[in-house]
Amino acid sequence: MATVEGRAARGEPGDRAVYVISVAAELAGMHPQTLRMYERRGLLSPTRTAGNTRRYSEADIQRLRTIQRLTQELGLNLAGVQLLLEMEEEVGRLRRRSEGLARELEGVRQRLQVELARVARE
Amino acid sequence: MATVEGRAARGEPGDRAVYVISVAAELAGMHPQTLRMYERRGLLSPTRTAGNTRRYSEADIQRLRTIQRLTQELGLNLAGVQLLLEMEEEVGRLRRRSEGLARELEGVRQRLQVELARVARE
DNA sequence: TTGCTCCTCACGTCACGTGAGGTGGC
DNA sequence: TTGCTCCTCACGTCACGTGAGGTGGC
Repeated sequence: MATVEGRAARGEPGDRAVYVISVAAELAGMHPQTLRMYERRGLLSPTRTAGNTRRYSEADIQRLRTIQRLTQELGLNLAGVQLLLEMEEEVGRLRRRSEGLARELEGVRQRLQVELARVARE
Repeated sequence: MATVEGRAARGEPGDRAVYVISVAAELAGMHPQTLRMYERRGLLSPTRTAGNTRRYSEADIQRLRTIQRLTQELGLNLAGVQLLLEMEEEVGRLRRRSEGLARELEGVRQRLQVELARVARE
């Protein structure tokens, strides 16, 4: 998937920050002041223009929707939201790391097999 | 470890419910009403005597201390505490299950090795 | 100029903890 | 009887969301 949404959902580069706060708030179904408060609490970090105006990316919008889900459906307060988001990011990091290690291990295993076959022939 | 505390920490049977609410509250450093509220919210379930009086076990006291840590140090609300406790229990279940499967797999592997060695000799 | 942005301050609402008050059984 | 338990109701405090008010740059 090469859409903007696809890249945004995975937090990939190419997800440019394009929305001003009023548009971002509307997309997320929130009050602009709420977005400013979440930033002050460290829940998300939109970029700023040279003129100090916030710019929100698709990934930021996704994150806002996640926060909304966690507070409204699960009843978490912002401390709980922050903790859960950190845990999700940690799980993602560990998953990527273990996938990388698994690929590496497979490569080593295959090279070893080739070597063993060669030794057996001699 | 065969102490009451050891069994309690692992939630093992043999961890009898012995404390009335006033003693449990004192041990946990909480108000008795707080313990009643936590039970109403489903955060812990002390047993009841035939006369409908609550009895708290060492595991209950440990759980109360955990709740205190999560609310005071992390700033979680009770929804967050509940979620985190459920996640911890789920992780524990998965860990025990995967350990059991690993032992089973090792047994199968060893039997297979014995069989292969026998076939090779024939 | 208009409509946005920035910020701070303040208020309403709700969750949470704790106390009062009245009850009943060891 | 005394000191506990049970329960419900109510209050104080704090977190969170939202609005007002004044400012400044496209």
